[in-house]
Amino acid sequence: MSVRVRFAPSPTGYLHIGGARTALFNWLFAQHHGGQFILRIEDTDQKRTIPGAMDDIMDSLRWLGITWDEGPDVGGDYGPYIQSERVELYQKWAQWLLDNGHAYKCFATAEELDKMRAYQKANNLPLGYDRRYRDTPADEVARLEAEGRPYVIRFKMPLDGQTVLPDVIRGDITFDNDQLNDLVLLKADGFPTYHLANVIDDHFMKITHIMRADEWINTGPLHVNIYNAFGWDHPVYAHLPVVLSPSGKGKLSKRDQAFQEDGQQILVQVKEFRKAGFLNKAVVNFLTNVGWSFGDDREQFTPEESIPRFKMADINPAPTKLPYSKLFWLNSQYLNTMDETALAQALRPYLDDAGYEINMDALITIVPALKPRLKTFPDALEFLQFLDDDAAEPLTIDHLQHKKMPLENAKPAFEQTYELLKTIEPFALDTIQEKMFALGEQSTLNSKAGPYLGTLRFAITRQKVSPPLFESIIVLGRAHTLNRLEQALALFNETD
RNA sequence: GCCCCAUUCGUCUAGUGGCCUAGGACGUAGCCCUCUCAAGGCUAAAACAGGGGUUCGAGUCCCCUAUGGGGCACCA
Repeated sequence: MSVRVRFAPSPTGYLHIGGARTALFNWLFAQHHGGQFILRIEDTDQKRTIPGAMDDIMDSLRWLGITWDEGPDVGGDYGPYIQSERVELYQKWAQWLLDNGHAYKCFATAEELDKMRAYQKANNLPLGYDRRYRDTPADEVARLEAEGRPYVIRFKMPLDGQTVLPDVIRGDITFDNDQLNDLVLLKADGFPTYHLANVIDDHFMKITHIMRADEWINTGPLHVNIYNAFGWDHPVYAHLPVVLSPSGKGKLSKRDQAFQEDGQQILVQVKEFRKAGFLNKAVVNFLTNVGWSFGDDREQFTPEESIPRFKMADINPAPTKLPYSKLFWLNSQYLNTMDETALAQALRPYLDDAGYEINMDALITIVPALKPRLKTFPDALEFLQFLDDDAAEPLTIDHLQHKKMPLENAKPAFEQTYELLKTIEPFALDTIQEKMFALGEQSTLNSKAGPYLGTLRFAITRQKVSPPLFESIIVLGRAHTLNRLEQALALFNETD
């Protein structure tokens, strides 16, 4: 039998990084076995569904390269793949459970249940539905129904014994049935809860393995019992460790929008990672390393490389914080493998937004210098700040000399450099570099170009931190470079 | 309160009873390189939560405690 897995998000928010990890692991597992990966939308909570969430989920998955074989947009043999379009099916099977004594109608109102819970809390009693309608006689049920009282359908959990939830990652998990309660299967509005819809869909969609977040462990016994009631085999379960918030306590929530101690922003939604300038393959690599490891002490790899190695049982069961600093590192590694043109094109939109006008040739010239300095695309902006005259740091005579290039050497060096850059043809990286190095070696006491290049770099870029001198000159252009040099020459003259 | 899950350097992890003097990576620090900042190279500090067992031998198995997390919804 071929492996079939699913990712089943509810469209109550945009795709979350934790959800993406779950999707990714399912996808890797499916690829490993040459099976199918199904996308199913669980929109049974009408109130919480957000317009646009489903599109965002699909866009984000596609961006990550997680493709599905069956789903709402591509169809498949077991559709529809949106639960709100399958309501009749759930109702039919809820009725079957009712008819076969595995479920019952509960007429308790929301207020009534709130009161019950408040009482339980106040008296330190076990929390949860007290089964007040489980044994209501049939004629009484009929009477309440005839009155038009709204009701839900609840599952009749076994009252004693144990239920075992086998989990590939953690081994068998055993629950005492007297700890479990009768959860709702079908809500008063006729929509199913997760528990019912999930079991029915997984069964009819022939899902073989379920990999889901570990917050589902506690409802696992319910699901096992529902499968038993139907007389169906349940899929193989694997509960993935939760993703914790890096700063505070608790799990990383969709709303987490803070900064962690070191000042790095906590990105949560996939689209935020995208917008912040991360490469999809870096994000995928990063996520694959959280809760699973490649082995052989390797951190960097592609899905093609991890798929043959990906085994469900190797997943680490411990909860985890996302190591964001590794994402920055990985991103810079991947950035470094991009060719000049591709990187220049990727940078373009960020530069346009910031109002930097740089022609493509100049940009391609400086890209190799930028490359090792970037962790993400937007980092380029701070290295190109030298283009902006308003950002120029104040220039003093001290900036123009060096102990290996005192004033009497510096002044002629600057003057010659000015003449050189004014007349050099072509105004290109290699020619400028060659001439300036030669000039630099003649101008210093130690015959090394270093001191000369350093002082010029500051005089021309007017930034303590900038890209290397020659690339900066090219991007700045001849006129602008000469203009900056004139300011330096003026300082020399004032000092005379 | 009850139930369930987890616990190796700051963080992500390797480790499935002897190969562990606990390995790698990020981050941090230092050095080298160097026109600044990076990148790159080298080096360093840094962990088996605690206590009991089992065993010739325990990071690895069992129990207890502690801590963290999850659940106890007509949310998923």
